[in-house]
Amino acid sequence: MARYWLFKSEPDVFSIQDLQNSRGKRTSWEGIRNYQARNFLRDDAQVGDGVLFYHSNADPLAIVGTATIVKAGYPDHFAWQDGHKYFDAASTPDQPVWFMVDIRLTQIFRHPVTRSSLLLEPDCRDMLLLKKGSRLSIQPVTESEWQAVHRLAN
DNA sequence: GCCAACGTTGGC
DNA sequence: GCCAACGTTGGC
Repeated sequence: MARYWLFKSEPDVFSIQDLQNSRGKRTSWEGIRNYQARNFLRDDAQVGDGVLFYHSNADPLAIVGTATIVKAGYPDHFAWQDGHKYFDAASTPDQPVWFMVDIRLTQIFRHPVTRSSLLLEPDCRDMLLLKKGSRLSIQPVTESEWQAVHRLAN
């Protein structure tokens, strides 16, 4: 049973266009350094799960497309590369603290689903994304939210 | 650029 | 275990 997720990314750092330009339209999703998000990646994300790709700190703020999990949670090896921006001495190959997944682009929406349109969509009113102060960068999404976003994108 | 909300750290 | 201080996120 596939699940659905929402991944946030600042387009100045990594945009959905960057994903499209990646080899195989595929990338690893490293650098998640929040325990709740880590748990989702480590324990719950499975190959085949759908991902809503959200541009945060952007103009416009929007879900700009979708991706698919193509590799389930595995240790974030960037955490044990000394000097790397994602280095964390607490994480080791024997006892990894942080995890990542791989995703592949599914589609770039012709009509991005803006935050303001999500705020008007009844089926999306419970989305964590829309809660004030919500900073979780990996969020579970319900099937009805997933479908509502696709309706809005068409 | 501002600042509220949040998660983490560390002194006690 | 508490909580103030701090750094970061992210909408506005």
